[in-house]
Amino acid sequence: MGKITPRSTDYSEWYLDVIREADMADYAPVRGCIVVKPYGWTLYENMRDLLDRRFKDTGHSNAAFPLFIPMSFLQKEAHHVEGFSPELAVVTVGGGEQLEEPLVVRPTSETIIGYMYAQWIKSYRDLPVLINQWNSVVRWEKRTKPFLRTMEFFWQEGHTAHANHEESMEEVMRMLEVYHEHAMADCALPTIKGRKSKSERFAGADNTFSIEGMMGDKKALQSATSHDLGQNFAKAFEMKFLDRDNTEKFCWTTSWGLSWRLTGAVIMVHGDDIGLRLPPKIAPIQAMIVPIYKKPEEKVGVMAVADEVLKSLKAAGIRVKLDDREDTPGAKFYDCEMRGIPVRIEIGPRDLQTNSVLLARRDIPGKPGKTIVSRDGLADTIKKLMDEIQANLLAQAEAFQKANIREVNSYDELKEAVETGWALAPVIDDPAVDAKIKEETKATNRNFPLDQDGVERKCIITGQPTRERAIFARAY
RNA sequence: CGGGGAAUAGCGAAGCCUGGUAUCGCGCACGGUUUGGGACCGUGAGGCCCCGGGUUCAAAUCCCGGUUCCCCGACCA
Repeated sequence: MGKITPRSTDYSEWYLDVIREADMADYAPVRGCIVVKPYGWTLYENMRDLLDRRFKDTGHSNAAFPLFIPMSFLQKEAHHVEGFSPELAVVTVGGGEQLEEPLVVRPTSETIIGYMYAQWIKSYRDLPVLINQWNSVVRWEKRTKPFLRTMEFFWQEGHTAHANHEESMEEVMRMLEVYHEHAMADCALPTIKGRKSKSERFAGADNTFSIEGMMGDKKALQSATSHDLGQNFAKAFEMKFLDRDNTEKFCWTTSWGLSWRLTGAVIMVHGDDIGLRLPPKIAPIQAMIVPIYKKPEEKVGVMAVADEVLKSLKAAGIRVKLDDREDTPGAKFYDCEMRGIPVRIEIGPRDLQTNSVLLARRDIPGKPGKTIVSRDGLADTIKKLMDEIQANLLAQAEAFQKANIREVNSYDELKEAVETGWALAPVIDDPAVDAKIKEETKATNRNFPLDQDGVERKCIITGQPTRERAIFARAY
């Protein structure tokens, strides 16, 4: 077990150290690709399962579309091909022969799904189509970082088709809310819902919405997006239906995605100098039992109780493990902490006498986080404690985010604010404004939060009146 | 893709300038003593020194080319 770089010394080094030491992921022998190890994958799976549940609860079904997409499909939507061309991986040879038409490895699946939907949809009765797929996509990224930006990444992409714009917009906002709820309630990550500016829109969308999170170094991370695709892809792929009034109309479509980037956010937002800190709802191991004994005869008694506790907690639905390795307790404590296990259960000879165990919570280091509790009703005690930890991690992240967003009313104030955090600034939605600020401050327009006070202010760049403010921050 | 740094055992590093038996700490295996916050002693295993070429009697070390990683920038739902 090695040491990790303190967050304050070098945040980026710290992040990479934690990923290595907590056994989350490893580098693959391919540029920009990672191998997600079992511990990291289980975390991703837990997040995925909770989000998938939310998709099902809002009426969606999963399906699977191909990895390869004919090159010509990408070219059917002008903005889409323009946006994605520079980062496509293209297959030109198959089975030893030159392909007549190159195949691209999907960077996202709007096109091939649009093609299929066009064949499936005939009538307004076929709508809405509400399909999601869990898969991986490839984008030839120039600069990569584990989980945050990798050449191949795992995500989900939802694709829906509707009879009119009201319904498709409802879907766009519904899924934005689903992402926000998932980030907050499952992952303890506070995010800000908002509309992307014109210059930050998805290639091919009329409107893009995102949730933006603040990482531990105060940089922003676009954590999920939901797109109003208007009729752009419907027109490109002839996605038409016969409406009630017996006229043929183009569908209105949406797409929305969230990737394993959010796993990176969990690491970056909650982790500390000791290692990971995982919210109980998504932690691969929620509680670890560490047995403590001196003499062999003590070991027998302690292990018997530890096994009993293990079984009863498992039966109560807690993801619990027993660390029965022949190491000293101290080493096991550090291991639990590095891996971010929310609750540690210490059982030693002392506890046997009193029918108790010692609980140590990961979110409060050292003595203050330790309590001795009765073995009676232990599962309920731990569940309650996990709820507290979950809430505490969210509260800490929310406080941090709030403390580092500054409301500004001039360009000078913005310049200063983005040096140390986020700025909330009145601006008009103009690519030239975004570009100027980005060039001069390295901060980008993250989004126009949905939650606005409606007060009229002056755009800090153009001086024009505006009732909207946008978040500017340096971003991943 | 431009600029900078790096690659030596699973991890972290020394050695490279000045070519000559690959070294240290952690980890790992075995034995013993230990065990309520990273135990100790002993024994041992583990190396295409990133890859390919060149110079040389001899290359981890010098030269050329490439790959990957990290940082900064450009780019990036």
